[in-house]
Amino acid sequence: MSAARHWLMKSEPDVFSIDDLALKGTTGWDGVRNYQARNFMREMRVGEAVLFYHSNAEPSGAAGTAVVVRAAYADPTQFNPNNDRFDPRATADKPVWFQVDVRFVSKFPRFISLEELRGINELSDMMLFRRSRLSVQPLTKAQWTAIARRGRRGSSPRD
DNA sequence: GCCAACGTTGGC
DNA sequence: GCCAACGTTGGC
Repeated sequence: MSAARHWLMKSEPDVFSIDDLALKGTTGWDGVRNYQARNFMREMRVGEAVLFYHSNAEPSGAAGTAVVVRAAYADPTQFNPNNDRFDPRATADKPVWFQVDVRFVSKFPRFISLEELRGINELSDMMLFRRSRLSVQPLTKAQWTAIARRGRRGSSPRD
């Protein structure tokens, strides 16, 4: 069995924010229609940690944390012709798109903007900066720790 | 299999 | 709202 991984998942706060997740508790991460993001979701295991990132926002940045509570299963929106994420190629036997369920864990007392994330040494290799359009991506444990520490406590590099 | 056209994401 | 980046589609 492999070690737990850490993940970053983007959501547009105008559509679904960390506050929405806090209210809802658990949500299905449906609607992903990018193969690389899908493949990362299929690698997720229950209990793995998620950094909830606000994209397309003012400002964009890290807003809180969540946890995977259900591993990948077929995204039902792909089967619904009335849904704008409908995919005519998908069948119940052979779904094309998958989702996981995540549960709210925390909202950061201090939001960490993308600008600030860019300035953090431990994050220099973060995929977010190179693959800006990928909405689901892995974080290293060191990256996770560097972000979560600041979100919880402030901007000091000391603990 | 190449690649131009097109559509979407997301920072600004 | 603009537009660069980049993933997808489809003609050939």
